[in-house]
Amino acid sequence: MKRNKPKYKQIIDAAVIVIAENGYHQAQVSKIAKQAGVADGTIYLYFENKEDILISVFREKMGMFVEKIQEMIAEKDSAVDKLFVMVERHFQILSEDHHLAIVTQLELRQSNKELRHKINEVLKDYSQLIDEILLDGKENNEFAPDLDIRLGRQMIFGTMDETATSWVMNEQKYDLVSLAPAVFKLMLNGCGSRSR
Amino acid sequence: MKRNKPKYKQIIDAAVIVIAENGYHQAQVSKIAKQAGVADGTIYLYFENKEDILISVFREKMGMFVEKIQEMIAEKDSAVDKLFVMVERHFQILSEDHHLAIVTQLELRQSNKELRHKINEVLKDYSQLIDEILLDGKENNEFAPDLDIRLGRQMIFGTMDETATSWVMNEQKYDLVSLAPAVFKLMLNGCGSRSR
Amino acid sequence: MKRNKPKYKQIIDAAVIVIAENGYHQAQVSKIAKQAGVADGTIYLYFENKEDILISVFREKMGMFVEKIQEMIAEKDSAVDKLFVMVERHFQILSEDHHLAIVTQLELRQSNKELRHKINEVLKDYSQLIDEILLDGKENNEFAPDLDIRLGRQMIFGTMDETATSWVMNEQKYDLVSLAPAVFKLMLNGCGSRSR
Amino acid sequence: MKRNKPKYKQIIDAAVIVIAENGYHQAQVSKIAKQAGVADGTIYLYFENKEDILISVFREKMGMFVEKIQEMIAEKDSAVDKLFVMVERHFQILSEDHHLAIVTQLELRQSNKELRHKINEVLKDYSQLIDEILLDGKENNEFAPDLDIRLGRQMIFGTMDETATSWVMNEQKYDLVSLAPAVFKLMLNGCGSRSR
DNA sequence: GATGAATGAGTATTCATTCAT
DNA sequence: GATGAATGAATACTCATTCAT
Repeated sequence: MKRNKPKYKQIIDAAVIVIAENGYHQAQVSKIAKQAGVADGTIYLYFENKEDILISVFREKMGMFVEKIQEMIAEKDSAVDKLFVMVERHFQILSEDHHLAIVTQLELRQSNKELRHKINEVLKDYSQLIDEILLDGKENNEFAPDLDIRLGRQMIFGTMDETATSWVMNEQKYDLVSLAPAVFKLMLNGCGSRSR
Repeated sequence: MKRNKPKYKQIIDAAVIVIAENGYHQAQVSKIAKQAGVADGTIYLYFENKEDILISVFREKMGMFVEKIQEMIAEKDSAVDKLFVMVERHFQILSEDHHLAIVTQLELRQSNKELRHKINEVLKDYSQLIDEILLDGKENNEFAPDLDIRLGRQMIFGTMDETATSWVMNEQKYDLVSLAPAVFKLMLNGCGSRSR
Repeated sequence: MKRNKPKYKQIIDAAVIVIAENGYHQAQVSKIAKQAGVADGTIYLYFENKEDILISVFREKMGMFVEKIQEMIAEKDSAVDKLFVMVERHFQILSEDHHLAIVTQLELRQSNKELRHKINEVLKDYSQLIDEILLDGKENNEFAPDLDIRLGRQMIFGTMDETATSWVMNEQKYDLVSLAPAVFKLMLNGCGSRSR
Repeated sequence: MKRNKPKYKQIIDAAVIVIAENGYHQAQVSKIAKQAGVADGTIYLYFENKEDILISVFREKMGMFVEKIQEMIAEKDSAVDKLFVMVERHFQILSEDHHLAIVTQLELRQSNKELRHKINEVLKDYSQLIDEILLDGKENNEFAPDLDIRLGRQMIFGTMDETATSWVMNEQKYDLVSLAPAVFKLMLNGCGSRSR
């Protein structure tokens, strides 16, 4: 299995650095190879083509993302606690790897539709995680009984994503993790109490 | 002023069609020129370069966006009503122009960081609109007194954007406008009532 | 019609020179462009791709070949005279353009099967010319009544081709045209008179 | 001597199969190694480089060619009989090995000038064989006394070669061997009796 | 103002060959 | 002898932009 060989991960990590530092469109294969300390041709022993490198970056890193968050969540009992942990971990992981934050929030979005569809496949695991929390919360009466799961997930994901992207576009000038409680509160209670 | 000449708008509209139908990376200047019924060189009498076309597409269309929404909002008194109208109009405008929806939600996101920063400039008008509603609502005690304006705006924008993008990626199969009330409710009340 | 524009012929002629002087596999598009005095991109305004250049070289030059020979033949009455003129002209045209001789006899043969099939299409005109002479000669009792047209054509073409190729591979050291009468005699009478 | 070791012949035979089935330009060393059941590197224990494989293919196979024909010819007394046997055997050997026919008539011709010169070296043995028959025939008054040996050889070889190549390009649809008598007759008597 | 022919910089990928094991 | 992972040079083609007419 190629994915377990050291050079596979070496190239993935090199790709994250090169994309973060040069931008998506200036991340030539030869630059990635140089950063990884291998020959250009070696790349193609581990990846089909350039797109395969990019989708693999996303798969590996986002996989780790979901995995880490799943572990943390498992320890919590209530859906509300799980949701908070998710937001906090999400922000924390991005905060801990500035390169990764740039790559996932800005650079990989420049990929074409085809690649974006593949990225969406990877994101489905994350979506499921959110959906499970929401379902859980509805059953426990932690969340509103008429909560639309899909819309709820889009609100949660959209809010986290927009918050993270703004933070990256502002050059990560402020502390993202410390925003977690307020963001969480918005997800739980919205802007105000008056309903329609 | 070039922006008022007929060929200017002609080229903008051609760009929207070409990008929607061919995708961002297959939207060559020559294709846009052909669609607009002008020669390649003519494009450069009205636009600095290709990026200028794209940013102009966004500016013109999003300008119209903000303008229309502003008009509708002005008629409403409460911040809550304004917010609802905003969400509904946002979804309605995208629903009414499928090409525009594809271009703004999917294709223009593939642009590079520099162009995205310029797009963000254009979006500032929209951000201000949201901020005004939120400030208004805080003063009127319609929204929570400790509401963080920036985060609130990111929640609102992120939720609308994610909802709209999902709809486009699902090939606009369902009715987006009818989701407005539920999305609005999420913004106002979140997923549930239990606070931390 | 692009084939009538001056740059079209300019590029064709440049290709012949570059291929003859550098060999088929060292005839890069950029070299042909430089030789033709145009930019690399200009090539693609007149030709689909590299293969299109090569097939066009063959089509244009071989077309001229067949045309010239047809003119000369038309003036002759007997099939035997026509055959002699054909051999002589064939050798003469190659002798007059050393570059062309190298390209058609050696370099273009290195092309892949697909291109070679297209080249064969071009050669069909030449085959027809030979077939007409042979049919003519059979009817006039100039040639053997049991002559197989296809085999006769292959003998004539194979002999001319092998003779010309040998001459090119020997660096055109001797006079090809002066071999025409002897080659012609071989075609007409073979090696000797004793039949089986 | 490496040529006598089993893997040497194993690789040669693998090369013929791979070239015939994939074409000259798709016959990578790694494919030949796989077909031969050895590692890529092993190839280089038996051959200098890829060109050496190809020239060896030609040398081995064409050597067998000349050898077989020489044996058959030795049994005949007259030059005319020898010539006929040569044509018939030539066609028969190609007919019996379709892969070899494709490789020698089509694929190996795509090699570059340098390799073709080396192939010509190999063909010299064949040329000598033909020359001996022709000289023999002139001395015995079987052939015309003014027969030019070189041209005669080119006519004979060119005719056989063109006939064989046409047969291969027509996907070996008809029986090549049965053409031998008519081809032979053309070599001996040409198209007709009228001389110049 | 309008045209469109011409420009030329920039890059993913293949595959013969090597050499440490 | 045998292996096969690693190497790295080499090249066709696109398309935003210009400028002579």
